[in-house]
Amino acid sequence: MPDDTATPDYRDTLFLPQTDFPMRAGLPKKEPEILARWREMKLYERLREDAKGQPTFTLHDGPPYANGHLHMGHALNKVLKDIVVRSRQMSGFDAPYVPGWDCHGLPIEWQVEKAFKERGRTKAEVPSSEFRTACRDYAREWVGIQSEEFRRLGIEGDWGDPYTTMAFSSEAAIVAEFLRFAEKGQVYRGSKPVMWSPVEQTALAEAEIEYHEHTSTTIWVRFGFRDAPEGLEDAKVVIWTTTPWTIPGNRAVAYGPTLSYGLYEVEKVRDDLGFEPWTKAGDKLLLADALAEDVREAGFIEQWRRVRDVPTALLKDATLDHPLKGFADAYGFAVPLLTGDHVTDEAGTGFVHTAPSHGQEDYFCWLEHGLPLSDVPYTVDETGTYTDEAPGFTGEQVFVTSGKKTGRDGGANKAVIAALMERGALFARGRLAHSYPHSWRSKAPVLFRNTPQWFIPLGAIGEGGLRDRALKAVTETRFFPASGQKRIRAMVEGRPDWLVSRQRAWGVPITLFVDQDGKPLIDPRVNARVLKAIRERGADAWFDTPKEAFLGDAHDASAYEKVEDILDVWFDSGSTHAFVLEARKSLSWPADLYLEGSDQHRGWFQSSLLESCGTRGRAPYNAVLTHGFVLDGQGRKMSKSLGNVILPEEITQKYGADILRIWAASADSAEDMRISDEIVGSAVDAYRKMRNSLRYMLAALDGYDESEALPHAKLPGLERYVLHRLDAVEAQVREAYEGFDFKAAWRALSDFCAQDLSAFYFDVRKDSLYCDAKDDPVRRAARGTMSRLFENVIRWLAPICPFTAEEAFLVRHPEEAEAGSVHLQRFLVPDPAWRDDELAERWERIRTVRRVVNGALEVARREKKIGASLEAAVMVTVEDPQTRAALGHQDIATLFIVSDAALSDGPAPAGAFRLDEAEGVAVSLDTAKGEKCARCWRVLEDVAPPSHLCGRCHGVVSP
RNA sequence: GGGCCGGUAGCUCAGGUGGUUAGAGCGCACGCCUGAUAAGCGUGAGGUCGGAGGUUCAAGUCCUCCUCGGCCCA
Repeated sequence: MPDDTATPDYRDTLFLPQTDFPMRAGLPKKEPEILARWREMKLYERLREDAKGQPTFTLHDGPPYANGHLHMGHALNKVLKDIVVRSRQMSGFDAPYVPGWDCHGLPIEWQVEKAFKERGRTKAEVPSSEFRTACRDYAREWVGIQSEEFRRLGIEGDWGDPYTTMAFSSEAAIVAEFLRFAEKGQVYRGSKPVMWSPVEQTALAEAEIEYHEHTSTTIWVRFGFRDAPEGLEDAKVVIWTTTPWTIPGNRAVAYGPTLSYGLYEVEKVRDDLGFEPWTKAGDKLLLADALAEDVREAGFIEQWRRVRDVPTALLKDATLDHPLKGFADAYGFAVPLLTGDHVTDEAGTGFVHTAPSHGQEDYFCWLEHGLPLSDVPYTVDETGTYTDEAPGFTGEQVFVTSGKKTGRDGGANKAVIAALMERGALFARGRLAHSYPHSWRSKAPVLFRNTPQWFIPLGAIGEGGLRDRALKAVTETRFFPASGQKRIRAMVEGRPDWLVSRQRAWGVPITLFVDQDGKPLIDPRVNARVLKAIRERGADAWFDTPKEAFLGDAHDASAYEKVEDILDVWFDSGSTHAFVLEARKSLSWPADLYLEGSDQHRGWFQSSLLESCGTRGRAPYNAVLTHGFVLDGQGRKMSKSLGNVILPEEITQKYGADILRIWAASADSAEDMRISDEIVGSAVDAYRKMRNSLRYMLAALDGYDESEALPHAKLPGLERYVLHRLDAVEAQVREAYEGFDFKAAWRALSDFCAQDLSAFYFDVRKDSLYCDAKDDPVRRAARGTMSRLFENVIRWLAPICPFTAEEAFLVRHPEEAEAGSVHLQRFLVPDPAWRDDELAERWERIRTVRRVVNGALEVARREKKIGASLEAAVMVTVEDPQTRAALGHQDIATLFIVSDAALSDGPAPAGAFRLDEAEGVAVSLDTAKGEKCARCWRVLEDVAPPSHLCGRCHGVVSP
């Protein structure tokens, strides 16, 4: 039934926003499509071409280890790198990115060994070349997997040609680097007790050690005097040790020069035990007084008496007999008593059994007393089995190294204890559960073992050596955050010589020939042959080639031994600058930036620093940026046992890589970063807000052509203000990207979109965009401004959200669909005319007044006077003439999104709404007079039937 | 135990050289709109600035100690 009074529907006469850019992103599905397109269009190559001739910015990728799936730490690191690279590229640099992998080393070797074992072959049964090939295959497989996982995160780089430390060219380059040290005489063979894992048969770095509870057999041993001080001829020195197997290696006993010692005579031992204690009445024992009571209990002594003080001065120059003296017709040497500051009276007996082959402190104590290194025996071999330098025990093992009992005590302790009993030297025995070093891979206990090892000397401070050069290089490097400099300096100052040898199979060989004195042969011709072979056949060439072939005619092969050790993997990665930065034309040396987690102060930053300072005299980087670790929502470390692990894959699958990247960009990456469902949720919310802002701009720009835009001078104040804001935010974003402060960039960007645009500009200009005539100057001004806004915002967003930025860019620019990309764009330089501080100051006043109006509207709503703000008419009283003038030139009803607004200089009507923050501003409110325009919904007095249109809308609908 | 770093609203962060009632965004609550709609707008509630001392007229901001957490080492 027709009805004259019915309001016509004018929806079709409006210019409603329209876009193909969906509100819901569907990133998990969309991102792989975008990735496929980038791959197909060879985006990385295009980026290189596009930036040809630009100044370069080289971020050198620290190689992750080619083993296992990515965790959040990997993701964070690579995302940050990607944001750096993309933002530098868009700032006008040629910023290549060559990803790399660290491929050698124990963890891979261990995995491969395990795989062989599962197929029933022990490592000893596998030829070493076959074993190394298996390691190579294993690493290659993980490089492939990790590569795909990184790419899924949107990391742009030269994925078709990454670097690996195991490429033949890399292995050759690493050898060449090492030989540079050797040729300068900067490599020496030392002998040192190192942490040694008998199970893996290798020396371990501190990083490869973890501490677990271990129950050790402890013994107290009596040493008789050989050269006794006056009056102590029949006394026994008692030591305590948790490692009985080190007794054959005993060469000294240390005492604390400042401790108080006494001589104790046993009067009565316990007879209620069912066995006889080893000590007997009449025994005279020398002990630290503070520990005497503990020793008495351990020896089951019921009663004794303290005979006398024993001043430590008395012990000087005294010698003891070895407790195994005469066993296997050996151990006849003198055992000196030595002073040692490491001796305390907190545990033990106050006398420390000193086996320089088996402990750092023992070793240094020995050397500090000027005793010869040649007297330090090699009592156990690489499997922890006694050699013939432990007479009477040869063949006994310290720990079981294979089978189910791996890590348990072998026969060594038992045999030594039996021998001590036989010699009458055992005083007591016990068991002790304590924290003991274990191998991080095999979880088996390790031991200290004296071994020949290769070192790069650091030199003392002030000596002009490698340490000094490295310290100087540190001062010449910029650190982000600045505290990194202090941190690495302290480490370089305090670190020992660089131990570069490993007794393993999977790595770059130490390509040295040593003569009988352990001196390496330095002959450039030999080295050239070695390098050629490795370049052609990889590291295998060193092991497979008979030494004669390398040594040539100039040297007698029988006089040299080929070193079979390999290099510490830190030397590999410390050399990447040489075989990546120097070797690739697209990259520059030194790097502009190294960017890694803060643990790399002791890792890659330092190995690269030492390597480069040793060979090139300076750091391989100009700047170092570090980030923190990824923790759970409560700031705890992620671990399987806590069940708080979040994987990058979970986030990309559920939400998308752009969400993960917002997380990485929006938190303070200089510090540790938390992640949890809630935190990821915030990133999702932030993303939605950003996406909707983009969507609104795209929708508002439906069918837009640049010819619509008005020149800046003709723009309304609002547009000029928004462009001023755009200029200000541009400065913030640019500065933030320059200083690697991504959270500041993200914040500036997202605050701008949320506050200036969505909540203010878009809201205000909605009316004009929808309702004004298509070519109305205000509408044209708004669309032109929208275009500026979009083009800037989309570029700022691109480094952080490469997928979404690309998606939106292509919706806006269908002409680029074939071969274009937002990532081939540069950041735009704002028109200098945009900046207008005076105008901005006026608009800040206007926005303050707008807040008061909003407050008044809210009051009216609560009173049910109005619903929509267009139902209101406001009277704004402003005392301050400047503010009033600012408002006077504007269409304030539009700005406040009300139907009518009047301005007055006061006084304000009673009951007008005020805000503390806006002094002298009062707003009183009434319902707007007139009828609601059926088209623009403003309530105006010129609206009338039958059209129910206001004058403006009437003009638009029927011109 | 040592070196370095950090602890500001539920979350993520701002808070040059110490100076009025500590800010933002998001989330939350409530309301409006229904022509950005699994969107948009508005209003509001949330903080003893890890804790305790101290310096100062005045401290989130400087000093000391403690505590919790992280990285690296011992």
